[in-house]
Amino acid sequence: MGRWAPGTAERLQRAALELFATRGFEQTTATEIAESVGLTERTFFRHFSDKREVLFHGQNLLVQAFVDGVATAPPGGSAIEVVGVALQSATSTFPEERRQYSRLRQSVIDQNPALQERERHKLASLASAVADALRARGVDDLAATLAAESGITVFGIAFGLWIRASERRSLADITAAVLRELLDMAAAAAVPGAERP
Amino acid sequence: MGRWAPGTAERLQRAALELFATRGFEQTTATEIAESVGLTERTFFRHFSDKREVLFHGQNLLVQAFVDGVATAPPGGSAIEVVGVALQSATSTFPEERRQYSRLRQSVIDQNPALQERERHKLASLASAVADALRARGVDDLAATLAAESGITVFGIAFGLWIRASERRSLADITAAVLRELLDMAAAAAVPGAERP
DNA sequence: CTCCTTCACGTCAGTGACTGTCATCCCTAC
DNA sequence: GTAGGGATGACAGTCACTGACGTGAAGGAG
Repeated sequence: MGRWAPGTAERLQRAALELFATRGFEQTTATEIAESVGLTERTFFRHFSDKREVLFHGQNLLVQAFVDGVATAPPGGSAIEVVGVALQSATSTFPEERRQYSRLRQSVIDQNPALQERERHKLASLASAVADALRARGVDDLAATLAAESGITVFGIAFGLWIRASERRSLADITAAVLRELLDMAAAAAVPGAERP
Repeated sequence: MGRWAPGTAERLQRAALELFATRGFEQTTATEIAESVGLTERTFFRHFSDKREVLFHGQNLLVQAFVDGVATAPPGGSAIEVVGVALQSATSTFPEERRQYSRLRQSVIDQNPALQERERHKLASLASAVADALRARGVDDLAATLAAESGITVFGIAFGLWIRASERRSLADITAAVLRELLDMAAAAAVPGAERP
């Protein structure tokens, strides 16, 4: 521990979320966030590359969980099956305590297009990382991209459902259900296409 | 036609793309773009909500093509089949002349994260519009979201392939191939899951 | 104990994206 | 010819973000 109180980034994140939820994202300046925890604007931008990023810090843990899931999945499965395994291992580590926090955070994001843009970008990066991990397993390019992108789509939809007020199931359970729905849908649609030689 | 030369937005777009391709996106100011066609910065921002948007104007035509495709698809098909029809009708209107332009534009986007973010956001909006169109056909919520998101994923991947230097097939052909790959992959993966009652 | 490096922060000045407001001017309609 | 509207210019202002430089405490080396 140095001269300054530790956990600066975390304090800034908490303060930012609170201010965003109260006044709104655009009505809150970076200076206000920083000063609300006794720091300056310059320090805020030393911890976060831009104002939006303060809400998206720590997503690298999620990326790691997915990539690890892909890397440690049993050999022999198809790309989608591997993604299914990664999906389960990544989502089952999601603590229940995070659900309420995620709801507040999402309500802020849902009210600002710029934040939605960043959220989509983070999901896209996640998909890209998963695709890389699949390629490292020897999956071919197109299949890796398709499987990764589909897996992240499933994750995004499942996360949205998990956040709902009436929802009680775990994120992992919801994810499994959504993935199954996608596979069943696609399987049903793939059959008529088989008439082409 | 008023006092001023028509096609202001188009001239700004062309000038912006040229400057972005030459100096780079961040090294080009909105003032420079505007003055390169004899206008002021203020006028630039009257035509485009922000600097990035100058590269993404006109995507509403694509959205319309997809939505129309969904709306006019023959009745009775599953959500994914309807999306497949919309995919074909939307991509078959893509003129070959646009390919070269798209390459240049994409090379600019690929060099700037902020532009990639906007691109993803546009694709997400497109998926959202397609999902709405599916729901209007009576498709249930989850299936509509999944099918729309998958369809846009396919479109995005196919577009990326269409842009490649060595690629000769039409966008519609590539799209059909990518969709088939996704469906076959999913169908193969759905079978082992069928062991659950 | 003293020096010295390092780290986290403060201060300051600057650029550029974006906005609100008001004036201007041409074209059209009447 | 006059009134209105639509597109633009001019101008001032806010805020996100950056680079350069200074500062004080913690921790290690001697």
